[in-house]
Amino acid sequence: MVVETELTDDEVDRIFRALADATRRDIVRRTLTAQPSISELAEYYAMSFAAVQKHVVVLEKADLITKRTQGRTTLVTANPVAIARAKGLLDKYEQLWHSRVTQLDSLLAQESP
Amino acid sequence: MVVETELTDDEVDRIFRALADATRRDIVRRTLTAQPSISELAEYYAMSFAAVQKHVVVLEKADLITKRTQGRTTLVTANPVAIARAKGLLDKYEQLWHSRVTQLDSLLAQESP
DNA sequence: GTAACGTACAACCAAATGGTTGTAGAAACT
DNA sequence: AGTTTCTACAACCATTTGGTTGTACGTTAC
Repeated sequence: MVVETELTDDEVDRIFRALADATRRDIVRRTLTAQPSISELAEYYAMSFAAVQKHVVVLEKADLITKRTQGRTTLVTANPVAIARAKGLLDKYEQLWHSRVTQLDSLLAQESP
Repeated sequence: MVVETELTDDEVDRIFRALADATRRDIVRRTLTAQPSISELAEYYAMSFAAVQKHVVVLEKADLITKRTQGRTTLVTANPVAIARAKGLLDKYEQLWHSRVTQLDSLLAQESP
């Protein structure tokens, strides 16, 4: 079963933009298998807490992660559905490419009947 | 068979960054099924030739397309291998997420022997 | 109650991005 | 030869990005 992708250009922009940064990709990775708080995440990176928090905001606006406030902490969880959607987009491209090959095939078939 | 992905952070940055723009995604789409010249591509978009040319440069540096000079024109072809690599990265994330689920499963299994 | 912790957010700054126009050169057409 | 076409690239500009520090506020711990 294929994941339904009804994404606007802006949404796709935000998803790929969010993934175009190594720190943010690492945050996605970590939050796929755990639910760290923002300050826990910040310990891993050589930058300020505020910088990490801004990365989390970018990921949240791309819907790649969701935040859940737990007392005074904010737990971060990756959203695999958004990842699957991004993959679905790339799948469309690959299918397009395969269609080119089949078009070429049928063209060759026409040329040598 | 899985596509081998030995990509540096910078390379991944460039790939996702290149895909984070609707015009560039459209160029990729078009060059998957055809090999237009840059000026042909430029006709589709409400921007200058130079702007389109710069988009092509961004895609080329991400290895998402390759240029081939044909006389005085430059033909643009998408590189589906790079697309497959990007998909491979997202696949890794999904696998990571699935591993979390199985970890949780085994944890539950431990708790209720 | 007070101190410490975790988060949010504003203001600021340097660098990158996405667009523009202009110039120059190679290839093709007459 | 001269003109047109296509491409490359520089210079410039406004906006966005990715980082910083500082401040404020709710929650937890003593």
